[in-house]
Amino acid sequence: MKEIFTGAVPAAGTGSKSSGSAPPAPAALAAKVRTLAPSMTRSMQRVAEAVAADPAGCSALTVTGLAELTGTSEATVVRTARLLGYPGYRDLRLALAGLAAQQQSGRAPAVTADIAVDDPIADVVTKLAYDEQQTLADTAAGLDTVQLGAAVAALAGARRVDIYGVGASSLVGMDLAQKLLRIGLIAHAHTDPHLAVTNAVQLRSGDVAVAITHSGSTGDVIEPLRVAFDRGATTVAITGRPDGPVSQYADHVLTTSTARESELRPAAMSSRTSQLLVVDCLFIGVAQRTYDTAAPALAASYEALAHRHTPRGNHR
Amino acid sequence: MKEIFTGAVPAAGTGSKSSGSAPPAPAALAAKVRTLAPSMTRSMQRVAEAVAADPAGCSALTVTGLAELTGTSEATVVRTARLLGYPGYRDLRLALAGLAAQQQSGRAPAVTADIAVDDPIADVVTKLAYDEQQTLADTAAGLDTVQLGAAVAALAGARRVDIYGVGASSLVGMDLAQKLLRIGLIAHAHTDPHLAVTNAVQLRSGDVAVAITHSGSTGDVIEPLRVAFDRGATTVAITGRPDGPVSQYADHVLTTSTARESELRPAAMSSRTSQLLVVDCLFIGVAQRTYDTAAPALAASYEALAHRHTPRGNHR
DNA sequence: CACCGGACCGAAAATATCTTTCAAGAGTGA
DNA sequence: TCACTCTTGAAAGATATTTTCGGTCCGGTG
Repeated sequence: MKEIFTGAVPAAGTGSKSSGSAPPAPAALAAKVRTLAPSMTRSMQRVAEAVAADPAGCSALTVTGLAELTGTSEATVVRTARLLGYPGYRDLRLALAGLAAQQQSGRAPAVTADIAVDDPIADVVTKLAYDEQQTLADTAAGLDTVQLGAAVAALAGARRVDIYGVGASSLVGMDLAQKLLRIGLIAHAHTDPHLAVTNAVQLRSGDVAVAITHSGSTGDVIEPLRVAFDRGATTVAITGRPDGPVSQYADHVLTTSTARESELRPAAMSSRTSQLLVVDCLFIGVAQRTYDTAAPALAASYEALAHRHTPRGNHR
Repeated sequence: MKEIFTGAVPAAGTGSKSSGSAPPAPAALAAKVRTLAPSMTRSMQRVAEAVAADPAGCSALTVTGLAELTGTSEATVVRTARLLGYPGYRDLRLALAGLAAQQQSGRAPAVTADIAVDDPIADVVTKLAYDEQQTLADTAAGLDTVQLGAAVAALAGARRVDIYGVGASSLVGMDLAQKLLRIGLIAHAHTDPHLAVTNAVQLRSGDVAVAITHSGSTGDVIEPLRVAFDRGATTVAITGRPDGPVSQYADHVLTTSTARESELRPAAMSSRTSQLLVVDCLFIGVAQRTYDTAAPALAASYEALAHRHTPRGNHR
């Protein structure tokens, strides 16, 4: 931690660098809480919830105070702080103070009402759009750019890319495959678990396997990834549960945000939004790295598609 | 009864700020330093100066660290903190962190630049997330809720739903089909233009056909929609070009936003985001209308999926 | 010129706070 | 039901902060 502050640093992005492992989070704390909440124990969730609900209030409390407030122990508070990416409670508290100050000076972000059965359609649109925006922000804030960079590097140099995803995630997998194909990579999205395993056996070093699972514990997706991993391929996991079983066989883990779900808004919806953002980032990253071949390929595919539009008898 | 004015007084007690002369400073710390500087001793001035010059850096230091940095002692640092109006160094440090966060957030909200080939990966994430958020906002703002409501009503009462989409839009179509199936509707997404037309012939009044095309002029999608339209089915178009040919055969047109595209960010990316939001709105709308059957169906599908996950991992 | 008094300062003790360890308890799967 | 792992809080152990206390440096004074 010998960060030198030269005073006039020209705004590095939105300030948030890769969180997750190395540096503590700046202000994307609420996002981190939401993302990590599922992998927390009950007591830790209570602490995280209190912290997310009232950063200002909590920043005024000592470890003991917060422990009492949440009805837990100091140890649990410290554990939670660690999980959130800080070295200890002291640093969490500091971040909390920062967050509180930001909120104070900033605006009121609260529109967090759930969608109800009797909401008029206009409200549904508003809330849904807001939720998805929130999901995007959370995902971007929680994405580990180091892992992302590594995954991009692997993909860019891959001889062949296999993608596994079932259920809602299968669409995301297909999206990724489509995109990669467009810039000249050899990519294939598998939705059939058996065929996926069958194909995974063919992989070897220099190939890349990508598993997409929100829960992080979808057996049908883990199995082919494990095979690919064993075969020496570089493996990537896109999951909302970085602590889940899938990570066991993943060289690089990309975390998607886990938004709260409600009865009418299944988790699948926000997980898809989150996953797609990650996929887009991968795509752009690879396109950057292989620009010389990607750019012409993109242009060519655009050109080819033009013929499919409007020339038919249909007027206009 | 105008004599007594008991009500308005904000009961004493709770609001006590203690702190002899000044409550803790919010953000006007630099000013406070300058004001109080003359009344400080040399050592204290050094501390105050360091604090004012680099709040962020100092907030990362312990009392000992700051003492060393300024070439003074812990006691002096504490004394300075007191003079600045805080109970002790701990609180000064907290305020410092808040100040730093404020300064940080104050700068560079603009992310309007396009993604460039040499952008670092962290910037890509930020820009992409921002762009997609923008797309969502645009879509939500531009969506005609009347049309949406009509489309929802049609879907909710449909005997059968056929969905047409090719290319990137095919994934959106599949997403919609998946969702509708989950709540008990009979929906099918067609990606093969020939089969789509073949099936469209079967449609009749009471059925719904949905065409998804960003350009609004994709022949392969328009053709089946036209057939469905002629057969008397209710037709819905999800398109970025409401003035395009596809609208001719659509009873209800849902407009997606047309974001600017750049070389590295094909239009397909934002159109997909936009389309998915519309699809989600449709889904929620239908789920609301058919709540009695949709809710149990959603719960049941969730239940059924739980078995596909490996039992490992911690419980919630 | 030596002495005195007061303000200023820092080393170290005293205290508060944070962190780690460890064993008991709760929940789970066989 | 039993064995097992994961979770949890109490208390010991480490750090950080605050207080105490004595030394030093002036400026004034006899």
